[in-house]
Amino acid sequence: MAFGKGCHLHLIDGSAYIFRAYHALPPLTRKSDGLPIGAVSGFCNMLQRYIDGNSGADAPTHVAVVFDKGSHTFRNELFEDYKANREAMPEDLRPQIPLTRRATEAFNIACKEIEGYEADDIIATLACQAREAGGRVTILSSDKDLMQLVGDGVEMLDPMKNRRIDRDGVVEKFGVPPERVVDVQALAGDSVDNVPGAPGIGIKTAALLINEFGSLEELLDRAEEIPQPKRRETLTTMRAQIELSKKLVMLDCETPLDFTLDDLEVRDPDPDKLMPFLAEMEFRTLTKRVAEALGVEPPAIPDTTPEGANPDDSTAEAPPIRPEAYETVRDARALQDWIAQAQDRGWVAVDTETTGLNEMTCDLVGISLCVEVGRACYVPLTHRAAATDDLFGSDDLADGQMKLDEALALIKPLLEDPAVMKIGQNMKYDAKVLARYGIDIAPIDDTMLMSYAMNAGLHGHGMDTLAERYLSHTPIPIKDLLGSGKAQVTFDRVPVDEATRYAAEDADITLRLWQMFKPQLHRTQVTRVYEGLERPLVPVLAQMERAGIRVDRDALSRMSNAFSQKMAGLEAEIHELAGETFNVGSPKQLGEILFDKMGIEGGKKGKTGAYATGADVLEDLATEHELPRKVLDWRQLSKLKSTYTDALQEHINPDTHRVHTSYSIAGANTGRLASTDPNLQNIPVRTEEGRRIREAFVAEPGKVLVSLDYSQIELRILAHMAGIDALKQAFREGHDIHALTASEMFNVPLDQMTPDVRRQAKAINFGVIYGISGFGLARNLRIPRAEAQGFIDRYFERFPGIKTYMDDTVAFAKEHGHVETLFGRKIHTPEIGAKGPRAGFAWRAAINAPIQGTAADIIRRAMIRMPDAIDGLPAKMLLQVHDELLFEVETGAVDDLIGVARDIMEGAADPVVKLDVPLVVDAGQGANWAEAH
DNA sequence: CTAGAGCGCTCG
DNA sequence: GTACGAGCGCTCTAGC
Repeated sequence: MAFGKGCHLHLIDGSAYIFRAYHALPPLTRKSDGLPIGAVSGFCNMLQRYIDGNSGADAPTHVAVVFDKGSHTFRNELFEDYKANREAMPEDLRPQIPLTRRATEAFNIACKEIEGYEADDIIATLACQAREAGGRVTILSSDKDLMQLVGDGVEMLDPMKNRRIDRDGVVEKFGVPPERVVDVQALAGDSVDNVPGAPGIGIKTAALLINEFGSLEELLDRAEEIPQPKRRETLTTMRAQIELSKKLVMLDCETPLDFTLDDLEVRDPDPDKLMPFLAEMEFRTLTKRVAEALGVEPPAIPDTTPEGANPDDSTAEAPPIRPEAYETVRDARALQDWIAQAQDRGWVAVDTETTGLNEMTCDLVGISLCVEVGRACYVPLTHRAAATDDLFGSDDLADGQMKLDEALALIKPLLEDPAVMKIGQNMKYDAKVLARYGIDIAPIDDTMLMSYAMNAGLHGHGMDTLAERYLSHTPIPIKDLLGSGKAQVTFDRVPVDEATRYAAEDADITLRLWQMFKPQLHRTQVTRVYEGLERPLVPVLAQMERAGIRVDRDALSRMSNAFSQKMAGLEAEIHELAGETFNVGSPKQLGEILFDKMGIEGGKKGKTGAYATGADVLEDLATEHELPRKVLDWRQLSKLKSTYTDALQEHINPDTHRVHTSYSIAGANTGRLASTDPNLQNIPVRTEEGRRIREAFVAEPGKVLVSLDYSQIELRILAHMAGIDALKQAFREGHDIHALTASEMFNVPLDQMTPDVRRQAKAINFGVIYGISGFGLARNLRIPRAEAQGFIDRYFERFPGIKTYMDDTVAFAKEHGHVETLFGRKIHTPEIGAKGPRAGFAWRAAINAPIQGTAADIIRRAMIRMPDAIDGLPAKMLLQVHDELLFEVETGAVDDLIGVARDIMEGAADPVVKLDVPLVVDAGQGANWAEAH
């Protein structure tokens, strides 16, 4: 049948299907020879389901599966960096690509690709042709780039969510009709495809502008009319870039095709082609199912594995997420039933709901459980009754909830059952809350940490990000339940029905992510990192955070007052010098005073048009003028007061009288921890004034604080990793490494070393760890750039292994898309192929990451072993500051603690990595942190 | 009033 | 246009 009126064309985005299948499935291999076939299996299942689901009245008359071909397209001619951010195709996916083409042919569906064109362009061209011929088109894809084609008989169908997208759907997504989608995309850009767009303008703003002006061209022509100065400037100065972006996002409806619509007519599957292919792939279940559907005898597939226990192509698609289907558990019988199911299976996803984000002060409101994808429940415990009048909520508990004690008594054995894996997202939070209710949750798995182990550096690991990315699902936003700002309520004020949908959905999503991630851990070879460096840290950190550290509130308060007085004095002097009053805390106002009013030369404006007034700038000006020095002094006091003496007091827990930080395990890309609420990893130490803050961190009476820190750990790791014999030997012999470097570089004998020469060498040593550049070193040492470059050249000459290490590391990152620590932690470097200034950033980050990351791994290992090691001692581990561990210990046990903890720390690399340099740990003790450090 | 960007400063 | 990795308080702006 020739294509024309009454015909219905289906266009399937094959490349998207493949990636979807690959990421959704465990790394299946063909039993007979180990060929990876996970993606092919998923792809075939999708095709089979597609055929099954499209036999009714609205069946297509024509269909094609369309693929990308070649990585270089006409868009790269327009813009070299188009899609430059894309990660390389995984090794085990590459061989599956041609197999998916064969699969499509085997199903007797037209399979189309054109060298140098993206699937989207072929789809666009076919859709245009079909529309002109008077037919209807359905595009099966969830790619938003294709939305520009919608309208006039062209629809999209998101096969994952089974959702149709018509004109209205496009307006909902982009805020503009399909024909204006390219305009919005041109402005908003696309970080995934590396389309630049207009900086600072997202989809929302873009849609606003386009709707106001009618079209992109009109907008650019009349950009002067935009009231917001920043936007106006962006649109005027970035015009070329925006126009280029439009060319990049606009799909090409003129792709030269070597076939016609008529060639795409739907054909029945040919058993003689299809059955042999499925059998060759060794898809047992699918072969049987297809044979049944076609009414033929399934071919025999030899079973080459004796156990036959591995799943083959059992790739049942997960049921959709349906929050209305979750159950609210209101009595013991129902709860016992869920507990029994969890025990039968041996695992359960758990999530706790509380009245706040602070695990030390919030109250438990409810618990959700999920035992099977799509089947989850919520156990409300302390929800409040609905408000009785307009103003106040009731403090009474709502009806229809189990008693807290009763529910906890039932659920505690499950959460502590060593035979049942408890699965959560950010389990440290739940573990800390539950610990306050006497429940020691174990064993655990954590989807956030799985994601972090596999994909650090690639994307975020919060649940919303993961659900979006791996399940194509947007979870119910918490704001929908709690509101925001002043009107925000706590979770116990949320009606139980709503709470059930939200809370149980979280558990359901967590379970889905876990099932997806578990096999991927092996595939990406980070199981040892996850099981050895991430997961075991959860209970250790939970314990440290719950312990907290005592802080002397009165001391902070006194300091705060003293700082206030000094600041007031300085402020008056500053205003006097300036000849007017202004806000000293405003860099903008300060810049105008210095460079406009007072007319000081050399003011440099940054990208926002404001003068730079950072400490380095003011430091330079201070030699000529009086005011900058006073501002510097004022800023130091301001910082100490606001961030430390004042904010810290707010963090003292009223019950424990201690400060409890929270460590994020998946915060820093390199494997370092990050401390928040408050950050106790940046308490001042470098200046005398600042150290007084540290004096306020004290031990309980009868106890002392003990600090142990690694000496020069990153330089030692660099010496080992880069294999620098001279440095390794110096560390083995306990020499002053900076002095030795200086001696080597400047030919100064060690006994004639001056502090200044040593200081320069020290800066170079640090620079190397950070991925040195002439510019950076010059700025740090305040010397001319050429001189700094001379130092670097000499350094590389003297230690050629360093240069080799740096080059090799960058090359590794370019080849693999990530770098690794000595313990196998992967840190992804998606920007490594970037061009322009971003390249420098990416290179330096790649050079630094293995060093910083290995140091982070080492102290993690020490921390994980520490609780058992100090078990018999009256000591607690309180804080970690990257290379330092702080303990609180009874006075009589200090020496024992130092002995034990030092052994653990110095031996923390063993036995996995044999370092060529010793790890050395320095120890100190005192009544407060300043003394101990 | 609130959210977010940018600046500046603290630490390892 | 630049040293690597973090968090947080303040000011300022845009938008509800």
